[in-house]
Amino acid sequence: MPKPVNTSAAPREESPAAATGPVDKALAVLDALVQPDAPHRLADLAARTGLPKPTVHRLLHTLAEAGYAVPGPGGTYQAGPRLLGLAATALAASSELRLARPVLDDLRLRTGHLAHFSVRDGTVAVHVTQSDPSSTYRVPLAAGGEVPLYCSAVGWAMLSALPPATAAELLGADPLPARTPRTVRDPGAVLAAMPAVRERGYAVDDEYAEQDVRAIAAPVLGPGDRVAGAVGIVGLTFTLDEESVAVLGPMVRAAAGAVSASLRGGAGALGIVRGRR
Amino acid sequence: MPKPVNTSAAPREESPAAATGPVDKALAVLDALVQPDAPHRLADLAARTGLPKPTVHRLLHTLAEAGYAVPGPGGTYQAGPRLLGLAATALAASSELRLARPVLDDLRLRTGHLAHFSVRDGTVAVHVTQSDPSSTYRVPLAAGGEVPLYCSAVGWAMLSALPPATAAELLGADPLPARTPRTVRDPGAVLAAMPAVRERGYAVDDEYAEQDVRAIAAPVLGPGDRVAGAVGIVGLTFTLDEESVAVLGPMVRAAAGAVSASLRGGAGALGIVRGRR
DNA sequence: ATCAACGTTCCGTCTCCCGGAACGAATGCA
DNA sequence: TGCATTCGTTCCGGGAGACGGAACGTTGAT
Repeated sequence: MPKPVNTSAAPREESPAAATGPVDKALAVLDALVQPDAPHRLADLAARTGLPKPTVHRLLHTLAEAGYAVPGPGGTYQAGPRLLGLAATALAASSELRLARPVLDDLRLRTGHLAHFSVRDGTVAVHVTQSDPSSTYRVPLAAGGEVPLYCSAVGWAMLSALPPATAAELLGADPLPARTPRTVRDPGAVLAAMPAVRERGYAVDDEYAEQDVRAIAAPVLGPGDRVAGAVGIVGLTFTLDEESVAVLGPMVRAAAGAVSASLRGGAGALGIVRGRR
Repeated sequence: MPKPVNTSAAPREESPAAATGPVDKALAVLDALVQPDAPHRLADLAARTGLPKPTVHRLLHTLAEAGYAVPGPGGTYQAGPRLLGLAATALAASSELRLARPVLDDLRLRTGHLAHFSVRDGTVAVHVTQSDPSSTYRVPLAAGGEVPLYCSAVGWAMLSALPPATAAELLGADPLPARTPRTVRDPGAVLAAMPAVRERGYAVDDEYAEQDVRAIAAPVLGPGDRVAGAVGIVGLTFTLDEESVAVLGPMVRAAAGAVSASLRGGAGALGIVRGRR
């Protein structure tokens, strides 16, 4: 039996920074609403967000009135049509994603591995879109999932493209939690590996985050060398083996370079556009 | 003095129901943030949402602190990583979408036309996901886009599956705006067409919404005959011509039926699940 | 029959949301 | 180069409405 490792991310405990204003609380509820185990019950949403039950109830009412939540039978709630529309618009409108999509498909076809694009959110990488291979082996990576920067290929790729001071700040000074025996736990060691990553142009995650999973990633740079995200491929170690890394690495680097070039050339996100509108 | 009409061409007055609470306003800002013309300037967001400038500024600050917005150079803003993550999670978690995706791909391959899935949001249909053909002809349908129910195939499909009283309420009593010379403007006429749609199992939009565009759609029903959305194909009239409708219609109907069946059988969205997490 | 847990409503307190006015900076025009 | 807009941003006093503990009716399990 192939173990269905679907650990998209940690159970995602409620935000360490407690939501203070009504907007933050509403965002927390929205975040809980889109979790995969719909439909959601009020008590579960309250527990997940860490908010009092009446507060969640009132927020859900507001969200439902606006079409962002939909009440189901038995007092349950799930994502509403406006939320789905918002999501679809957001993913369709992002220039990074629009440009990355065809590149990911091409990369997936040429490598045979799952290709994905991730962006940085604080100290974690969020997987925003991906191109799934029709493989029989399930790779533990889901859209919307999160992985810490310090133990992922996309994380290392983005860290390598950031100013060293910023990277050091994101890594912190304390030893990092071990996810597998191979996890690099010393922030200094991660930083020390960055020059090599920069020189090669791609980063390799050798079972840092999960057993039997290897990944390769390269940074995507927008206008002004802003780090827009990272392109990567993920595979099980016996499929994505050590010898193939030397072949696949440059392909990933080239894919990320293609997205970067489109980002700069095509639609400059920088405020240099002079023309009207 | 030459009147400097440099404001956006379409005045496009905003929310019919003015945003009252802070949550509604924040949602309006989010909605404006994901529009395709990023990066957005504060004044544009204020104009689009109809909110005062300082209010938008404060909300953007809150959203930025939470990672849902990102300030760019020159005081611009765009969708932040949390928002992209939320969007990716929402689309990946929705059972309708997860089930519809492969069906849409299959439908697209077999018909050669753009296949899409839409849900109802009040009196409009929102296109949530789609499977694009590699056609040279651009069909005017974008993810996140909206079309009124009364003049679209997906709209008619969903109306046909709703209780007639509900459908009548959604259509209203007044004559509907004409989008093309062929638009059916009489709510009564639309209602009168529903029985035929129900019998055939699919609806046809014959240039009701846009010149030279034809569409076919069928309703998707969830547990308890709840209208979950509609599956449809869209094409230019000279590609998706009248003769092919009789052939393509049943294919669309079958595709929608497949999604409906999966929705009921696979993951019951009904609150019958008893098991503890 | 008993009990626990859930969704929902109520309401007094007081937080913090609100947006007009004002200011410095950047840009377009003459 | 100088002027006129328009932008993003900050300030602040008034008051709208968010807040959540307590309570209630109901449901499902024991």
